[in-house]
Amino acid sequence: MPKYILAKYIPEYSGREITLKGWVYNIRKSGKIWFLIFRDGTEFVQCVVLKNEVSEAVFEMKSTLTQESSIAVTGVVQEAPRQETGYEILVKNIEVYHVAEEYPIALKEHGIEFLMDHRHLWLRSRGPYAVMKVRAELEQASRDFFNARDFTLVDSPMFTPNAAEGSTTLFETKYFDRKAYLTQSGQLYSEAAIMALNRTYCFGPCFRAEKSKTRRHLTEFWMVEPEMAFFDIHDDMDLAEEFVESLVKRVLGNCKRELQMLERDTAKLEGITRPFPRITYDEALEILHRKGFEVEWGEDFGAPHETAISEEFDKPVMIWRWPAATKAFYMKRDPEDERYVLGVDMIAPEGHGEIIGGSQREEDIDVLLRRIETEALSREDFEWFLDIRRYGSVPHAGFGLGLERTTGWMCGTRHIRECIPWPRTMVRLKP
RNA sequence: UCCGGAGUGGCUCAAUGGUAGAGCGGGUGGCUGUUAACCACUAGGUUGUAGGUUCGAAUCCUAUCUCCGGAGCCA
Repeated sequence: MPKYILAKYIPEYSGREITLKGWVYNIRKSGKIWFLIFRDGTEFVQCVVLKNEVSEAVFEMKSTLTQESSIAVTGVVQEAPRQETGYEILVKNIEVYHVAEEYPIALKEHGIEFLMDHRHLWLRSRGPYAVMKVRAELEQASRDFFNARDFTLVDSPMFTPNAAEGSTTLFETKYFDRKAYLTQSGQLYSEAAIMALNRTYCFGPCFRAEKSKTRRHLTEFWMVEPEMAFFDIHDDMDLAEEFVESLVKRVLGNCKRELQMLERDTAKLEGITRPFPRITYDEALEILHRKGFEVEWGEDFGAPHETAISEEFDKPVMIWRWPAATKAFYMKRDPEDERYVLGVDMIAPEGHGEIIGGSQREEDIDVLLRRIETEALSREDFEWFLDIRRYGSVPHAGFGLGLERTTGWMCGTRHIRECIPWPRTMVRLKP
């Protein structure tokens, strides 16, 4: 018998005496019986304290233990069908590490500002706990997916010398006697890396200094970005679809308990199987016009448009073949019609927005040079990027998946600030 | 940056021009199967800030700060 066990394993010790180490989540007192809801970061377990089963000192802890006090509980694991886990602990002894001061977060409703100010404590609550577990599962599932398909992890730098896409606002920082910017994407570096390693992915934080105040935006977020040599836009979409399907499967398989805690309707996730609908921008525009939106050809879609399109499907929908003006300079033009680029966005169901943006990349140096010129980007900054097209250029493609948006979709979270441990937004830099 | 909304005990809210209340949390007591347990008692607020109108302002006006929701941009 180990010195102590993690709470998630108590079913394996049914009928035996074990010790748990963790924190008091809640206490419900009665006269000669009291209930201690225990948590240790692996599960929440009810512990029952009966007057005639423990010493008087332990029984009297009902009036000295406070919410979030740290303890070691020794007791017998017994079946309890009314518990979510099916088990509870009949307490024999409690040892106290620390009696917590009055805890700010009650087991009642709080406002989001208060909770985010106390994020360092809020993480202990059931909801954030479950979301963090799902997020971690998605990260691991992503790595497993690409590692199993001959991708090499090649992480990209956070400091960059220039504005990669020119359009979005970057955080500027001092870099000794120069300026540097925080990366908004690892893609350009991945394009170089695949010429060395064929298929790569990077997985790290990205930074956008845009003054976005919506439930879908953070200034610091995580993105997993695969990049593949010899892939065209269709191969790219095939992979994106297989990837997202695998993520849903992993979360459904490994995060049942977390989804239960979050009261997520898993039926909506169970239907997420290949193939996903693929429509072109023009087809999406028809849907919008049919639904009464006034969008001109060539305009990008806003959040209400995305939601309206996603409502037509019960799976993620891929919208591809976009008007060139709406997309970044590096996307490949459609050879059949120069007005379009071979880019794709994947929109998650239930209003969770765009979770993937990808494209086939422009491999022709002359076309790329023209676009750099048209968009008034600095050619000097992109010389290394152009080298990729000078030495054995090949068709290639890739995409980026936003981790927080995907986590939000899996968990049914309204706002993605709950899907990252320490959210950074326009108005929040603490804790 | 623009549009809309809100700031009242530790927290969540009520009080719409006339003596600032409730629930939760805290404290005290009660209860042997509770499920954000329950019951009783109790402490706790110069109503975001600065001006103004009024006999009288949480309430009306002006300014300002902060946050929330949405837009643009995007993952």
